[in-house]
Amino acid sequence: MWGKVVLEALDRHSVVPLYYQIRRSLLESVRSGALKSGEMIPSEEEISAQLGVSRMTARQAIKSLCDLGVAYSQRGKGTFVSGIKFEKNFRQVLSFTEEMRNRGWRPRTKPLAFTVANADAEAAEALHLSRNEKVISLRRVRYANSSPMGLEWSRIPLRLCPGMLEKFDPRTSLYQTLAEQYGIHIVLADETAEAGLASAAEGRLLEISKGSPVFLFTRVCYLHEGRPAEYVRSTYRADRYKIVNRLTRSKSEWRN
Amino acid sequence: MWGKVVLEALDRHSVVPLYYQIRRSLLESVRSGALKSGEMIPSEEEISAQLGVSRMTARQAIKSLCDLGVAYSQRGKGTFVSGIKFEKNFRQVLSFTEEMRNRGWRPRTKPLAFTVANADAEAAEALHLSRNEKVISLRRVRYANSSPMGLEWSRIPLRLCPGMLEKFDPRTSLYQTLAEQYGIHIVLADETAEAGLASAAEGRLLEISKGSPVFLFTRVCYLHEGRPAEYVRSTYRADRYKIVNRLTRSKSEWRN
DNA sequence: ACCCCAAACCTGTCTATACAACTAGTCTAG
DNA sequence: CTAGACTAGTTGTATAGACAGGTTTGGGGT
Repeated sequence: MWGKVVLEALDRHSVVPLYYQIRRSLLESVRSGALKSGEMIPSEEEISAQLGVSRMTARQAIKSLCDLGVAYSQRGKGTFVSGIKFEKNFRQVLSFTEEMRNRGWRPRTKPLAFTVANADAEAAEALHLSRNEKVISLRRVRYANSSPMGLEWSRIPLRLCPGMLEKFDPRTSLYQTLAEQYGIHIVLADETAEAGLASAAEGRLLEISKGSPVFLFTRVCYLHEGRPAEYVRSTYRADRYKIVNRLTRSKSEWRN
Repeated sequence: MWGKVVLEALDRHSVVPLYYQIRRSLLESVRSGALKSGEMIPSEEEISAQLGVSRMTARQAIKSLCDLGVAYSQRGKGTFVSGIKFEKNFRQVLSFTEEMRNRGWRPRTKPLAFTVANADAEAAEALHLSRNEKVISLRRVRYANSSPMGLEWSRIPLRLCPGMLEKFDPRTSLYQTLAEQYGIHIVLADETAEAGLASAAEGRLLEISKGSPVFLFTRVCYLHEGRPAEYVRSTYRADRYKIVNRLTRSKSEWRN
């Protein structure tokens, strides 16, 4: 009766929106292999008829698949499963803890210093603070499965998280504490990466020889309104770390 | 009569969709400073009344602004201009030529080798080719304002661009030729960056000493259906190059 | 002075419908 | 056999209206 794909029945009483249920069902079809790369997704009309929803609702589900990069639409032809596999969500701000867990490694942290201090020049500029404004300063060594990966130096305006010094255990996840204790949710970050050589002090902490290649990251994290919330400078072992990026070549410019 | 922002009148006979005209008008207000960071964009209802379009059309315009990252919506409150400045489109696949021109530098290229060859193991895997399939192999040194920036080694399946060896001048832009001569448009790339040290041979070509820090990039470029079209391995001077990234922390996971 | 509730306002979701524009294939007239 | 017209299928754009669910504000009662 229907085309190749049979969609899951909808739960009309659920709090989960219909378009989201449809999206989930389609994603499951892609994941399971029922819908393969390059194959056509059920058309808006077919989804609409099969599930008894309006075409606009079906359309919304399909649109969200395209936004994810899982599919692409061609006018007059249909919507097709993109050939690109998403092993993980690219270009996500992940805390070290989250990143290691995603890869199945056991994250560990050794705090070097955890204090309230005046903002240094770099941090003050990145966070739009005056020089005498207080920040939480946190220096840590990060380990994966007991071997050192990198050094991190975070600075967070004290104004955003009063009492942090007492409430936070510097061996645990910073982002989780910010979210749970202060309702601070980081949604965006600008990061620059440079390649450099380990200094003697860095080498000692990272258990590599001086002059070994390292990544130098500088990251500014923002809240949803664009307010800067964290400035991080970090040094990572190049033999244990690499940067993975997905780049798009968009036709949609946003000015003129 | 209306709120703070007066929108441009619509041209109902234009081929440009209404929602796109509205989007353009709102973007112009942001660009000109009429709408500042954190300020509220006219509500769907107001746009709808002011321009005489349906609410869904106004909504579509606002949605597209949010997709661009220029604004964010909050249920029950409104839609607000994001505080984040987009100096440039982040995370775009740019050719070396385009990238240098964007920064106001003069790109120059010295070809080292430009041949048809059997796919090497790395390229064959990345491009999903058999080992005996022919590829265009192109090695170049890239300069900005006469000083060397990096080495690139591109491989492209010959099947995609027959006659490339005769048609392409290896001192010019590869992507431009692919687009103009063959209608090949790269829309996506996966890139990994590692940090390493320059070998003696690399040092000679890049005019740095052996052991200097360098970036090692590996890039696979894809066409819109997900077919891989180019495999590039490149080495860039770390003192002249850094990676800039914008990361998001999305709440929309795409499996379960 | 304080608290609670209603009203106003906003975005999120959903329906039903219409027409435009594009694709791919079929049929027909020459 | 070919060029062109036609058709069925698909996405793109647009309208009008409805209700749900969240935020903010201000008024009224205690």
